[in-house]
Amino acid sequence: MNKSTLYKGFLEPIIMRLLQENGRMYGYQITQMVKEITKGELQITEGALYPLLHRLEEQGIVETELENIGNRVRKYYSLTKAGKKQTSVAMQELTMFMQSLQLILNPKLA
Amino acid sequence: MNKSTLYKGFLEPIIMRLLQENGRMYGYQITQMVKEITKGELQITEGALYPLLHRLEEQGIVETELENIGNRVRKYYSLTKAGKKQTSVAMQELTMFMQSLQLILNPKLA
DNA sequence: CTAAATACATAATTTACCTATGTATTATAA
DNA sequence: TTATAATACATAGGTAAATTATGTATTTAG
Repeated sequence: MNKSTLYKGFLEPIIMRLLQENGRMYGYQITQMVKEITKGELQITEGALYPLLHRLEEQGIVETELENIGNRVRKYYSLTKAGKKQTSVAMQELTMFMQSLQLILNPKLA
Repeated sequence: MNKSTLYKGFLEPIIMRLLQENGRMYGYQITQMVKEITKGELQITEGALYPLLHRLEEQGIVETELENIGNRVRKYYSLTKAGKKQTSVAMQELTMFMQSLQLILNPKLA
């Protein structure tokens, strides 16, 4: 396992969390922010990111706005109302999972 | 995501960690211990467990001993010397990943 | 003026699971 | 006592979520 490889299943909650914190973001910005926050430890590949964002839009979890930046079109994503609820749930589930994992990895503590 | 569903990629390090802690274990015992430790939060399916154990054996990470329990044959798994080294590395990587994830999920703290 | 960074996107493949199914033994409850 | 649940192994088929590779186009920096 490469150190910059994401364990699977986390990309979705990570994106939802970032949108929850930052209001609205575009795809490339998400990849850069993750890289920055984790000091390069985690990298999001575009091949994973864009299809996921499209799927979240289809599911009504995020909505998009197009913005013109010079000659370029930038696509901003933000959580819908339903998306915000689902993000809360996803964060709780993730926290539970992390706690369960800690119980196994560090039986001494916890 | 079902609450008892494992995020992908964790089954292998979980098994390695349990073997590291408990010396030797058999498959069914692993499923029960995970369920017990996490109070039912995490469940390991046999369809995931057994093929993985076989793969780890092929890769020389674990070795097996058969033991007769009544009329039944039980298969015990334990880490090889190489497996112990790889477990240490895997635990470090996992810890790094968890820390990186915390930076994203809880930007306030950390 | 060319290479790197920005910004989007998709197709093909791989990986790591889950579900379902199967066999067989042992223990428990109706 | 007998059926059901628990113990204990195993594999085949299907799916979801990534990776890798590739593509297009604009903008910035050396």
